[in-house]
Amino acid sequence: MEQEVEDAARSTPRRLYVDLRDRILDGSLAGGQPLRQEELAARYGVSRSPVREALRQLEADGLVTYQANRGAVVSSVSLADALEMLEIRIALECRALRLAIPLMTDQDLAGIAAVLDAYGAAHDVTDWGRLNRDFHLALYAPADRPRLLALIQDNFDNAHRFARVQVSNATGRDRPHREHQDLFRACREGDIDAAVQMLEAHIAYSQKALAATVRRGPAERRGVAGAGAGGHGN
Amino acid sequence: MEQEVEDAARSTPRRLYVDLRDRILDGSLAGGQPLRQEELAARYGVSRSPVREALRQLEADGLVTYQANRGAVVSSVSLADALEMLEIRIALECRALRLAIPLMTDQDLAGIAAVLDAYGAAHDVTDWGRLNRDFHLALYAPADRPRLLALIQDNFDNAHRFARVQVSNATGRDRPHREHQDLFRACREGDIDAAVQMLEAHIAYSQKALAATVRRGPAERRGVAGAGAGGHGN
DNA sequence: TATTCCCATATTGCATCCAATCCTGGGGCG
DNA sequence: CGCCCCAGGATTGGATGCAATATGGGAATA
Repeated sequence: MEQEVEDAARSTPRRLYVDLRDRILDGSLAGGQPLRQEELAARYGVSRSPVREALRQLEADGLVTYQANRGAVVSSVSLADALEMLEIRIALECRALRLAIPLMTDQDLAGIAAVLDAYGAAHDVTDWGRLNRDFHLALYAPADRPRLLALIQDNFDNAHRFARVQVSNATGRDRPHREHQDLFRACREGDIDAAVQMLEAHIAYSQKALAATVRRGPAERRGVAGAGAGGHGN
Repeated sequence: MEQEVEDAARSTPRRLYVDLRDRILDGSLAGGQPLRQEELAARYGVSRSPVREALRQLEADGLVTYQANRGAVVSSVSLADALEMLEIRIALECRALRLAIPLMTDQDLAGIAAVLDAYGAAHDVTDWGRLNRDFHLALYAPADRPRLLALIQDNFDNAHRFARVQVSNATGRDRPHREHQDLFRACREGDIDAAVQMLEAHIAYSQKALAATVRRGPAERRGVAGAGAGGHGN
């Protein structure tokens, strides 16, 4: 999970795992879609054995659901799941930010500011998504807690499987940009409590926006993460 | 992860996965120990294919580390890892508690009280560990956030791979018991902020106790989780 | 005696193969 | 006309076999 570039070249199951995971997270593979072993094996030019190992890893990540004798299906993300993952974002990221702020160097702050500027200059909605991710991860990186950061990253990507497009459309770019700038200022001034407060409100707002968006027009969401009508995913 | 009883019977890889995971978490399989595919296959009376799938799942959980062409070894947990997992406990469990308290019914409170009483009556150190786990999980269960609770459970078990014996020995039973009782009272009275504060202090104390114990006598810890001297685990 | 090279062995990685289970469609029966 | 059943294909689950890589120990050499 940490060193994808090297790992991708390492073993076949790893390569398949990384590729499939990315395709699930970016929505290329929608929730509910069955993953046929033979088909994947053919696509990657390997046999079914490494495919099965990759699928098991995806299952452990909760990105794929196994049904007995019926193979693997891309797991669906319900609205409740997405809201809960944002809840988890609050838990993990607020703590990480609290740990990070006292350790931020000038270099760290400059890096964060650069991401912020790029965000302000970006026009494409996919750039917003990427830069939003970069901004948040850059905030927490100074904490130097590899496990916590890995958890944050996994949960962030998973949360945004469902929420990316909707939230971006619902809230636009300006409000998060303002909030990011405020957050950055609080970090720079070392005001931990204020920064954590802002971050919580920032994520909580996207929870509300997501709930509101889905309630208004839930049709779209099925396309993104498959949104299981009944059971909530994995 | 949720329904182990049914899952254990379901598929062979699942059965192996659950069993191996339990053996790693309870320390039967120490960190650094290589897991030979052939040997595991023989032990469980199956071929290497399902063994490999189970190992891949354990790898995704971070309980096992793969080395290219050298197979899987039980991942080691350094002191820094253990402290970080306690940090993650603070993040996840404080949030879960905050969500749970407003939703606690009289029945929930009665259940928590029962665990607390059992803790007070227990004499064995392994009972303390189990009841400590039960107490904490019972606190968060009313939040009714399945993903959050699953994360908490996984992280809790992983954290205690390293810390269980040491912390129990270092802090004894009385102090955590008192803290649990205080925490319970705050929950019953609906004092969210106080309860969360206490929980954070409770876990932070075990961080300090763990660090102190290891610094005093680090010899023992190698036996529990294998404690990699150099690189920190997965 | 220390060191390096090399080969035998152990082990993994992956492909292939067979058995078991699931799904689909068509014919038989009520 | 509708329902049930079952046969054939599709798909998964697991075992086996073979090639590739790592490991360990002994012989040859400096």
